[in-house]
Amino acid sequence: MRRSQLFLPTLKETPAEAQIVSHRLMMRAGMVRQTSAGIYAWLPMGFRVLKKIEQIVREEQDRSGAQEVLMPTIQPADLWRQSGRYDDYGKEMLRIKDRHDRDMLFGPTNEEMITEIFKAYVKSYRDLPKNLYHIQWKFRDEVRPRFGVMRGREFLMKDAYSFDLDYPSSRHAYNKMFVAYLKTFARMGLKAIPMQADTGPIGGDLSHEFIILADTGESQVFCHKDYVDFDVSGQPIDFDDVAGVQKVVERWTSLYAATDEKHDTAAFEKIPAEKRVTARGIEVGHIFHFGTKYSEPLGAKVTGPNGDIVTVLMGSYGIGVSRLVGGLIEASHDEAGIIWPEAVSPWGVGVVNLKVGDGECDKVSGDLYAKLGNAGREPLYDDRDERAGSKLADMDLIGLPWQVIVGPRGLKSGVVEVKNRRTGEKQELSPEAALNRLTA
RNA sequence: CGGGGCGUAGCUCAGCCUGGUAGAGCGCUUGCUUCGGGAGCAAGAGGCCGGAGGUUCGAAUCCUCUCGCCCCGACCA
Repeated sequence: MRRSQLFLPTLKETPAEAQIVSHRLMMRAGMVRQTSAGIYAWLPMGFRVLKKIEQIVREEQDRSGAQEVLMPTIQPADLWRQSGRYDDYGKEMLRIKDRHDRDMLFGPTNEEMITEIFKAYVKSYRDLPKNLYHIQWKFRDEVRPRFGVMRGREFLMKDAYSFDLDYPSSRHAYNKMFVAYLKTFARMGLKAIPMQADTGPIGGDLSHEFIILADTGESQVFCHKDYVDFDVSGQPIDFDDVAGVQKVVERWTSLYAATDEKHDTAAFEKIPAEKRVTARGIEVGHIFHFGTKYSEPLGAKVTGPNGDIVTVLMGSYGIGVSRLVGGLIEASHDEAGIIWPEAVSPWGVGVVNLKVGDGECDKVSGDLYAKLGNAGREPLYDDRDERAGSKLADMDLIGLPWQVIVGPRGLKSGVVEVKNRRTGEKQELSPEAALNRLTA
């Protein structure tokens, strides 16, 4: 993409309403535009990041055996009357009426709907287990939206729903999601720690929140320091290996980790003082096992192996996709701007032509841009006729992991500069060597 | 939903107390100079001062009502 063509309205000054760093940087980098309190339009750069995150989530869900569907944003109220949540959910649920005066709502979640779909088709234990997910916009009419996209009213969420015949199988479904989440967040370059959590209005007997540590996190969290060094990224996992998956879960639940609501001071103090971590955290995922809470009232039953009728056991598993955009920035930025982890960066490499109009600069920049593109590096080429300083500052602000800086001074001695955004480290290389460095 | 604050140019804000025909910086347009970390000079464009009532000869400014947004708290993916 050529910067001169791109709709990327960056700002030198920070809009007044943005308080926390991720919100400020998202506004300055021209990623989103607020249209009402807690509701945002996604501009090209923001949208690209959102899609990258969404795709990682999708791939890891698929890998764990879940299947993607797409349910509507608007739901009929009757469905929610059956589960009893139409009245329970309160004012957070946006209620609307259609032209026939029928009660509808903008879905805050989809347990009722997925259960209704499931029960319409699945009648036999032979069709179990199943895990269905979708990635869809939700609406919760928060009293006080804040922190930009991290706590909006409209938000993009991945929610998965598992259906099983008995507890061991249902527990395995929960464990699979647990492990898939660890891998999902690790791929994005995030350290997400599973913590015991409150089940809230969703209900259930087993639940973990996946929390990333960041100074501006919404809630106080407490955990054992060793979690910070745990790693899942390396080895592949066989999701059909029940014991193996269980082992990973056990490892990640062996030490103390809890959010404020579930915090047990006595247990925490048993940890050696130097291993206690008290920090702020951002919830980016939440998994629940809730048994028959929805399958019972909505009548999701199958015929078991002995001919008996069994109410299926369910779990639900959420990831805040749009929230992650803010969360990633909270976890990775500096004074100059955003620092995207490679996997979610809107473009892979920024090519900065410091002197547009100079024959040699134009030629080398254009050539690097074309070759990086052919190599699948998704380059962003700043070919605007702007001052060098403003282009460099802009490139730092939008945070692409790599920059190639092409200027007349370097070209005199046949070199361009390759800069790592995170470390700030710069290397002077010939254009060919730079290309190799960035496509290796 | 309680408490507080703010709505003036695309953005950051001044002007309001003490009413008198709308300001600055950044950004934008044009020209010249500059050109490796958010340039300089010059000339421009751009605002029913959130909206509605009221007071007044006259309202961005005073009064009333409304709408929107932000912050703290309670609540939440």
